[in-house]
Amino acid sequence: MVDRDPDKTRQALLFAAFTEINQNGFQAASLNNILKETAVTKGALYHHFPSKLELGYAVVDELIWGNVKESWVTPLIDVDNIIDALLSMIDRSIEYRNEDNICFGCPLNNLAQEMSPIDEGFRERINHIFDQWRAAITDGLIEGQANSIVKKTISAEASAYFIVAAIEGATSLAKNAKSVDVLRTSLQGLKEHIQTLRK
Amino acid sequence: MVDRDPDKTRQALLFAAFTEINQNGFQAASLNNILKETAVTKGALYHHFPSKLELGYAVVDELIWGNVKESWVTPLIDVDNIIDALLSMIDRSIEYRNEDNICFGCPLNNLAQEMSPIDEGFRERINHIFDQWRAAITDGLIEGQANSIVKKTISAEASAYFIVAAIEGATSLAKNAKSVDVLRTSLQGLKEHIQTLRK
DNA sequence: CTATACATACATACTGGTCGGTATGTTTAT
DNA sequence: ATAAACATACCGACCAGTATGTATGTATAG
Repeated sequence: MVDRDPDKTRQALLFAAFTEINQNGFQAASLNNILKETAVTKGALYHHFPSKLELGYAVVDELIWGNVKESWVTPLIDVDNIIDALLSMIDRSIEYRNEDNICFGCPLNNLAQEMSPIDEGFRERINHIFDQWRAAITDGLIEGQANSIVKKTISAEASAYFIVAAIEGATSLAKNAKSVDVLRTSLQGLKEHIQTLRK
Repeated sequence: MVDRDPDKTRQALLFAAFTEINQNGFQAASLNNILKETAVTKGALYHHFPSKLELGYAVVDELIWGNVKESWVTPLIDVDNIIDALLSMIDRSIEYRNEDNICFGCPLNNLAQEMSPIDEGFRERINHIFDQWRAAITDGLIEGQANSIVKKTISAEASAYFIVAAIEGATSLAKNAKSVDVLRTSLQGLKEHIQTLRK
């Protein structure tokens, strides 16, 4: 980094930190590795972020939240049929995976598992993202009930919890098994469940 | 440890390592903390285990597998009605949780998330446990189909994948939310799904 | 000129792991 | 029976390496 473009430097650090964290976890993520990857010096890093912890927080607030929003929240906003939207969202998440990236799992869940018992700052930030995600599903289901697309007998909130849980669980299993097939098979049950919510 | 009881020393190390790992993850687990906790010296530890890695493997193979077997495998062996067995197994896992232990999540899933992309030894061991667990569910469902307790139209294997995924996902969400209610709500959908497998 | 952006060298704490040595127990030879 | 030989269990100081973080300096843009 010689170009003296602070915004670019910051973004480069964030992205490298995201990758390093996603591969090794936050605690084992090495600042030196991040610096090596970006060719940024330690002084520059500590100019942009006061500590490793704050760098991690920024990764969650900016990069991870951006990813979740794009993949799991925006696709559910203002859709005609929430059931179809959920199903195609799940299909896209399967199509996105291949044998090379399946092993990294869900960045949000990875960090959640590692850091939520240790650091309250991480936990709150991650929990907020889960809340937004789940709220998007809940709202969609409620609207679907109003539009006679979704059964009125089900609890939208409970269904949203279950859907998020099943997606995260399936991603976890597939990560551990290093298998897209495991992801597909695990999510098949979820898709069938979602079909039963249809009016 | 002055009592010169090698088996007791080994078990104490394993248990302390399990706790330390469950709270901090494997990489951040400190051998010195484990030694402090058990009052075992470093020499003694390295007498029993050749490396930190092998200590971690032993925790998985012995302690974690023991827990999973007791809570999730044995309860499904030789049962009259697999559907009822699954439902009460899930209920027990909810009852076991309280506001103090909910934040630790599932030890198996914790380790899986952290270590499976980094270390193949961990991944294989953890995957083996998941396999045993899933196999117990699959076998139960197949037997249930033979005994006309479970619908013959469903795929026992796919259902087993989905059930494990949903349980792990729900435990993860609850861990992050620090809430038994989140666990209960998330698993409610799973219980309803399991009911639909009944013939 | 001054604040911002970055560079370099260093401080400090902690990590897993090693190594020489000791204490206790068990086997074996006479 | 008993001394010698050996094995197991454990001790704790110490090592090299690495971690994050800091102190101080320089270059540059406005």
